[in-house]
Amino acid sequence: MKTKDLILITALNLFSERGYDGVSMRELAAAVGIKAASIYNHFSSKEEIFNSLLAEMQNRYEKIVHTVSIPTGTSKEAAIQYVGISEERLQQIAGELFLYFAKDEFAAPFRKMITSEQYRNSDAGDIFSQMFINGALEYQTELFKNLIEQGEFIDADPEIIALHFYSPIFLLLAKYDETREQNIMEKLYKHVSQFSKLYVKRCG
Amino acid sequence: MKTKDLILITALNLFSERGYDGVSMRELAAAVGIKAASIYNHFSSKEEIFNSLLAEMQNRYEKIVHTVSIPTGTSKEAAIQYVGISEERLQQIAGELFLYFAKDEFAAPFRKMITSEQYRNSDAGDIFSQMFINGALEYQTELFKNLIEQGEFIDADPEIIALHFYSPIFLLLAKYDETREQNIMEKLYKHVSQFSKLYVKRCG
DNA sequence: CGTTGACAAACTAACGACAGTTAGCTATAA
DNA sequence: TTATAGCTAACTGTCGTTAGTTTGTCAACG
Repeated sequence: MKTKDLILITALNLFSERGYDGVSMRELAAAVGIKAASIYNHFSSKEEIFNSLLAEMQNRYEKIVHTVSIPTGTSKEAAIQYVGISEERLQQIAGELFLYFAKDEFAAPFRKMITSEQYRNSDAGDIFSQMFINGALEYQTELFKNLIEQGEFIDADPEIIALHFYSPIFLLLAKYDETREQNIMEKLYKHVSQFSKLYVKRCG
Repeated sequence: MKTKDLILITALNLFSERGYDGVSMRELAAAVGIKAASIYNHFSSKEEIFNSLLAEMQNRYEKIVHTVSIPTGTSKEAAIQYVGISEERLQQIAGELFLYFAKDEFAAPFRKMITSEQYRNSDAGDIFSQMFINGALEYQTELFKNLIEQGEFIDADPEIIALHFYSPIFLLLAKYDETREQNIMEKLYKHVSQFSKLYVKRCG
């Protein structure tokens, strides 16, 4: 792996555990296997490493959004693919979203890092909000709005449905960081199953 | 206000905005209106200030738990007071919990601080989990279990009901940090209202 | 084929700034 | 008078960063 990428991934993992201010350039360099001064052959400052991590995550996130069912900003036509929504499809959406941010080698530590830095750095705060709060909710609100119009879902406030679908995923991610427990996927599954029971219209 | 308490509340607010490592003793002292060395007349180290904040929050939290309906660890007899649960009662529980951690002068910045420090400091991680994840869920699981047994709630997995009741509150707190929007209480209200429609048994 | 030049990326050494903390002095008030 | 709680000054260590140097790689050239 190129040194520059190695610096980035190492910094991400260190920042996610100890915070941006809790990691010195010397520690980062040692973890990479070089001296601190050598980092400056690849990045102009510590802050630039952090900013590169934000940019890298946004790149990866957009790519993921375009290939799977991870939520992004508003997107009307994306909802069309959910005609004839099934509990299995909802399970898939929730499962992919959860696993990506729980176990992906970049996304998982990034989520920890951005959670820790959200109040300190305003760029981090914006990304945290866009990626884990407002962006996710807005996308899913649009999705459920369409599903209601199509008669797939019971008639209720789509914003609240999105909140009821997404917020357990959000909380289970925080829970996963701490316990690493195995049966957390089972909890996720049960959540979606119950959500489906409550909101998806019985057909026939 | 005593200097010692002033140091604590000032440190809490600074830590919540910039993180523990992002605040120097000189900055803290300046915000209090004294010199850095004078802080050591009240605390033996920077770390001790942080630990005092953890202890202070735990004290306040226990007091709150004993007087209002904020969740704590398991508590069977507490559920008895919810016989004949109404939507208004659920609104009250959710509202009190939310407002305490969103606006209380100590609890609100503490929640930010502990969110930022949860991965860096294992004590902080434990308290975050106990106060905002597992503790809250365990208490409410017990509560809803009783409500099901008493026939107030539809028959469903009480862990999932607790997740469905609490996780939107958890997410809305994170959202509130960023937007400070006024209509967030309305969203909380709508969530509980919809939750109530879905889970509380229709009587008669 | 072997030498050279150029560039990337590592290194050592060091800079000034600032970190947490301590020692010792001073002033207020019980 | 004695304790409390402020102060100045300074210590040691680490911070992010820079300057200047060495090493390795590889293409171009005699």
